[in-house]
Amino acid sequence: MRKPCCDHNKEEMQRGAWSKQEDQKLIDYITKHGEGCWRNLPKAAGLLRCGKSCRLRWINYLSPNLKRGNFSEDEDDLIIKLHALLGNRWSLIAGRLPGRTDNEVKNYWNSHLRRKLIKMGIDPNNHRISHYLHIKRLEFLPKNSTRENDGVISDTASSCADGQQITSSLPDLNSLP
DNA sequence: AACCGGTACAACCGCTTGTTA
DNA sequence: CTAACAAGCGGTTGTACCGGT
Repeated sequence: MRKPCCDHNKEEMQRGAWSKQEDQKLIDYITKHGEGCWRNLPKAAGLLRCGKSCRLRWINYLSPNLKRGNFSEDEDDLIIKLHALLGNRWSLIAGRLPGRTDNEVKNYWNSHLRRKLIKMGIDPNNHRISHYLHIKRLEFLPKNSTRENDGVISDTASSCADGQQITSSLPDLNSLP
């Protein structure tokens, strides 16, 4: 059995929301010494947090490289495409979105994009047209129309919502921005 | 005004992976 | 080779906030 990464039994270990003072201590320390050795960082920075917690706070909230604010339509599209290709590999997806973190992308997916796809009749888990809509579309579309291969959505999801431009091939990952 | 359900997001937890001795 | 460790990742939870009743 492995040791826990940090000693949560220590009653002085701080948990929950970060205070402004804690944030400042973390920023000051990393500005001075840079990232790395998260395990020792809390002690060195004078924080009563575990290293994991410090890392998460820095990466997801305090890092100066973060682009805060709403996701653009382009980012929405890109996330949907990348999710179709990579699945729940949030860090990989976030790696292709400058200024966005895995946690941010994951939260955005779960609270916005999943719903958006469901509304459009697309199963967010496999990017296929939901059963009911799938049947409806098969009834509706001409037999020889170029459309989905096994229902997998590959191109921009918005176009799929209109029942148009459903293509059979997945986008080339290398061609993405 | 009070309650309730839904949403958004920060943070935690447990597991996996990569590295080193 | 393998055990131990640090870091990273993804799932999940907790909670503040908001709009509707």
